[in-house]
Amino acid sequence: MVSKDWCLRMKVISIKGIKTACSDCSLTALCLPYGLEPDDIERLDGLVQRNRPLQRRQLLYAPGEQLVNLYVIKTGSVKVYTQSGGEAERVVGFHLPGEILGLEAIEHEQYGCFAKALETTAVCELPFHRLEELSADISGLRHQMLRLLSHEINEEARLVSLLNSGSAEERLASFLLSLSERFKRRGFSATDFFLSMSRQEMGSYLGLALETVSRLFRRLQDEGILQVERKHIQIQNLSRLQALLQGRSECHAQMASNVGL
Amino acid sequence: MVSKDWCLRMKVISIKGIKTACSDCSLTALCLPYGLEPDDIERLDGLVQRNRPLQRRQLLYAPGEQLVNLYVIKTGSVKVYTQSGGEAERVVGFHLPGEILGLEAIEHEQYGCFAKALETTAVCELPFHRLEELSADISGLRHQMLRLLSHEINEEARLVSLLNSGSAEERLASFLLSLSERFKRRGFSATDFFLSMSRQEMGSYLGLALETVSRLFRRLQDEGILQVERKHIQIQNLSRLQALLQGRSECHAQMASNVGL
DNA sequence: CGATAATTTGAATTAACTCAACTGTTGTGG
DNA sequence: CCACAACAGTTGAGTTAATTCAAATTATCG
Repeated sequence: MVSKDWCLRMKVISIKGIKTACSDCSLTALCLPYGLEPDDIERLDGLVQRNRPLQRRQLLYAPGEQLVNLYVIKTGSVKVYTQSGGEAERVVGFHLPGEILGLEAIEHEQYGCFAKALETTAVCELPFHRLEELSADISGLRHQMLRLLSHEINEEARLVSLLNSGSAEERLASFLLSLSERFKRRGFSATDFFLSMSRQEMGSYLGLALETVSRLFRRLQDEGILQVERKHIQIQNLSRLQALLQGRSECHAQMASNVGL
Repeated sequence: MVSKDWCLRMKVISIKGIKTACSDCSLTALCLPYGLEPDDIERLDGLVQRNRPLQRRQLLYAPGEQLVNLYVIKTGSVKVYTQSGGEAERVVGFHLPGEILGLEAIEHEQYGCFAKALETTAVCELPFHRLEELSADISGLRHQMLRLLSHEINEEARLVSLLNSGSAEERLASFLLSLSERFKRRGFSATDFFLSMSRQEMGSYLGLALETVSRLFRRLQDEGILQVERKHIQIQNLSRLQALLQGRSECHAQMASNVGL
């Protein structure tokens, strides 16, 4: 089946990528080393740990644990979520290769969410305190760290704006376009990709019932905008998908105009 | 009327507070100087600009403007919002004394939202680039900047979680409790305060129609939880208000247990 | 292969919205 | 300083988008 091909592809990439130094990593331009001098990248590289990949459903961290590392995803994907007292989990974000995890833990020096691998996932571990020490010497690193945190703030502000005034359709369209953009920047297809999360998880992230997500996929397919086969998504009409967002698009345009991050 | 008393009170505070140095400022523990050595606070103080207060409805910054300053509110309050192409504005946040504004601008070196004074408001201006320079020397300042950005991320994550799975009632309760907490930490009453924003603005922030906000105030008053008179709110039964949040409370508990920020 | 989990689809329900009318408040200019 | 216009808030009635509950279908995993 199609999803087997996909898993296979992922595995190949991750094996290839695990031990790559920052200087050789294809994600450098999206990641912490962005804008640093080669010498400084070398120093940064010196503190990066690269362990064996996480298996699907393995936790990267959990709430209450002491902040030790920030993590950058090399391959695979991770969901970040909260869960309190037997309640259903609430997904706060999905992270793709090149994206950094754990920034929310800086405030209280402990993680505030669960981070769980959605598939086999390789990460770089960045010991936070050593990173802070290193940033004393490297102004570019200081700046990039602030930029990354600021980026996270902007991403969440965009989500807030979407959640508090977007219809279900707008929310799903925005989500798919966000994924599309992010895949594209990482050199994958912007119009043909696999979702690593369930309908349930998408719904939780977008504030929708899983049934609503399912119905929306069906509707967008019937309208000829998407081709959906389970987790395999093909965007057949990108501009019509973008049109569903209407006045919200300026935000995307602004982001797209910036290469960094 | 009551609201005139309020305006008067605000004015007195702001006149008193405008020229206070960081070292003498009652907000120090909530603000950027938190955790810094007296000498370092002095150096930080040296780059802070304190101009005449903003009048109600005056803009602090607008989208597209070059990032120059971060701002800390001394007195008054500010709403941060986006607005695209004739559409209704979308409120992204409200800021009270001691809170920092403009962090979202770091990513692209330009502001991404409007920031507008909801009442007469005094702010400290922190030239961002000089702040970055200063942070090269002061490790505590570097750390505190990261903490502040991380705090913002956590606040927004909390809002996201609220918006995508909370009822209208939970949203309003959470909003009022958040205000209550913040007022309390600043030495104001936790149970008797004035809202500086309209029902419309609250609704926009919480993803609710203004009529819904109005009806909820009425309902919470009828239930004996609140006393509402226009913008004057008195919380008559704090624990019942908290109970409306149910499983969401652990988040508040965690925050309350931390003194800093 | 059988069991468990994920997804799809339908039908009924509902929380919140929109539209509309009315009231109270605030600010402004004559 | 008052009158009036513009604005902010309240309340009611009808509508609707998305939910919940239920059932059938299709994957996935041991």
